[in-house]
Amino acid sequence: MAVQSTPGRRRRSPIGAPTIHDVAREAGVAASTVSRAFTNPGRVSTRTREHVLAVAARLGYRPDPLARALPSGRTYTVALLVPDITNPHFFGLIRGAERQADAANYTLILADTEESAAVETRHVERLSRSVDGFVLASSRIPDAQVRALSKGRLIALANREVRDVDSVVINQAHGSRQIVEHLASLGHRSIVFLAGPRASWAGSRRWHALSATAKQLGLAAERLGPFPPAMAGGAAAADAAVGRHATAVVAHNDLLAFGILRRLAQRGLKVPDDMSVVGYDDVFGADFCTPPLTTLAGPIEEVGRAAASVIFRKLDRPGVDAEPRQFVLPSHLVVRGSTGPAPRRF
Amino acid sequence: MAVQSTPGRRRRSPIGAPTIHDVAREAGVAASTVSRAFTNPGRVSTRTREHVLAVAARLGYRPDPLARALPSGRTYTVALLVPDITNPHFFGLIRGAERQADAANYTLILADTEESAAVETRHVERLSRSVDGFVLASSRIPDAQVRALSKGRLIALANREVRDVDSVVINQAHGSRQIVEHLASLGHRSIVFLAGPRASWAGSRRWHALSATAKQLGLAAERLGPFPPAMAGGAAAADAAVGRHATAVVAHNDLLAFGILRRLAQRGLKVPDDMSVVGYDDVFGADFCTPPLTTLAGPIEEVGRAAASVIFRKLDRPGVDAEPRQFVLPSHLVVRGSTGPAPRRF
DNA sequence: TTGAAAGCGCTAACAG
DNA sequence: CTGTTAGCGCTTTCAA
Repeated sequence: MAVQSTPGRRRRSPIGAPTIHDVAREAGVAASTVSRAFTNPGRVSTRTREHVLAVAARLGYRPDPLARALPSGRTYTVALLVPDITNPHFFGLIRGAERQADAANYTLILADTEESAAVETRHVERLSRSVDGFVLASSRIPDAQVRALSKGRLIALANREVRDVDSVVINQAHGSRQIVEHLASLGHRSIVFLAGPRASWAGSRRWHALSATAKQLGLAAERLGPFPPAMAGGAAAADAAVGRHATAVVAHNDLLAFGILRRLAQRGLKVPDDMSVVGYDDVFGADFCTPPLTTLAGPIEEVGRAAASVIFRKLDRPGVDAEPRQFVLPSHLVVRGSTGPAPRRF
Repeated sequence: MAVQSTPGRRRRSPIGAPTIHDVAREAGVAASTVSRAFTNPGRVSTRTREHVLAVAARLGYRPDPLARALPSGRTYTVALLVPDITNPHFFGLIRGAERQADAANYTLILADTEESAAVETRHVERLSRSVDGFVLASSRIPDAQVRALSKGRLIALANREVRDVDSVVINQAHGSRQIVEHLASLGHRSIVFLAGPRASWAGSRRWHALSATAKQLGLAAERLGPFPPAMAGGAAAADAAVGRHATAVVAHNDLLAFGILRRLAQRGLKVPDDMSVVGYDDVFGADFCTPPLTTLAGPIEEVGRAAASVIFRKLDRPGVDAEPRQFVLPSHLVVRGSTGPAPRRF
């Protein structure tokens, strides 16, 4: 009669952890009561609940998240996908998401998509059953496909905007405008944008705002690339810029800018005397490279935190805030030593 | 009679994904046969298997990892715990573990332990039921407790050795010896070690080897600290070193070294003319800070990969390789601009 | 080789 | 307020 947990079958997990049935038997109540004591404390008498909890504590019972997830479909896990784990730009984002997850009692799964939309999609599909939602950082997946994936899935975008999908981004337009104004005020008459991946939403936003502002201020603007958004891409990018006799270059991101600085130094060109260099992201290292990098900074940890929050909020009170929201966080230009007056060349 | 998947209960996951029963009904076989077709192909006739697989593909059936995990206890997930996600030292390690997990078809969970043994332990306990094993990177948990945790759990250590527990480390002793020899050959008569967290195994190994080699070579060696192993710790560390009239300092890690370089520059001291500085890890930035940092490099991505592999191997063929193994990977000194001849001070 | 049935640990109607 | 009873989707004996 007693709901004995029949052996004859291996127990899961570290050496026979006690189950809800063990607690029930020991406490002299039904298993469902134990369950309720944990998940629905209001629906159990105070006495019983305390008794059950005490017994559970004595036995060292801990609910199995897997078993809990099976009937409900809720895993209390979210996945964070980033294009390149080793790009310091994502460190802050990862940490922000991680902290938020921790605070909300969720577990974070991290995956590297290697700058590939296909890998990213594969991960989303593979993980769909195991997580409650996704944060896609700097997703490389085309708009329509992102929208498709977000049907029937909880997806929040970081560093990317797609209609009808929740997102958190740093204001690229405003920041890019600041960059051009800064360069213009230093007397530069033209800028060269050294582009990153074609699929980068931030990249195309940057170029868009850069060229628009340049036109407005009467500067010439040219885009070269694409270049890999990593230090290794810097050599080709720098050489291309030198070939165009650029006096000021704006790199897709700081990593590329670092590579550019290195290449220019190798070629004996002085920054900023011969050429000014600007980056995006203000990553680790931007303040101690040579010369320190002028770059567009933004609250990247906040981006991670906010994007994760969107997911948790929707999960924890469904219905409320159903409308997709697009958050735009402010950016600001950090002027350091890599930009200076335009050389009098002509 | 047909094993209809009764509604009246919400289906889990994105809009009613097909289950094993749907496939079974459609294929005219039992659910168990479908299961076998996927997990035990040898125990089903080729004909049936192919038929089942075809039907499954047509229906878009994908096994639910959660449901699969419940009976078996195998989640195909491992957790990686690091003390500080934003320390670039761990980037390579994370990537290595991630890649290995991906290749072995495991999912990686990442958690930040904030340099705290308590947080680390909490994470291990909280995640125990949801993962098949753990990689603890630079664990701050005391030896005895690590051994205790590893009972009944699969744990591999990275950057840390504990008796009876699998581990992968970079050779600290050899590397530290190289550092002292390098410094001695430059004419330094004494070294100051600027220590990191007391709980850091690598840190104590470093100091141990450093001081031993110093004694051997007739150099004085002194240890100051602890300092936080981040750039922010550098100011105090640098000041302490200056107070001791050090000509050569060895920092707990590169992050601390970066902070020291910055502080020394602020104080108007020249590196390496007034003081030589050495770091550990060869992290991102070490080659482009000012001056570029002399540091002990190691195959950190390999550490992550190997530590993860230990787990996967034990999981995938239990019994084999049951004995704990300690891997020691080679390190090598990268000499850059931050070390130079000892100043003739006295 | 295949099917039926039991059950992993937990939650959630449904009675009482 | 609490116990009984079905499952969640899958795996795995046990028979046939």
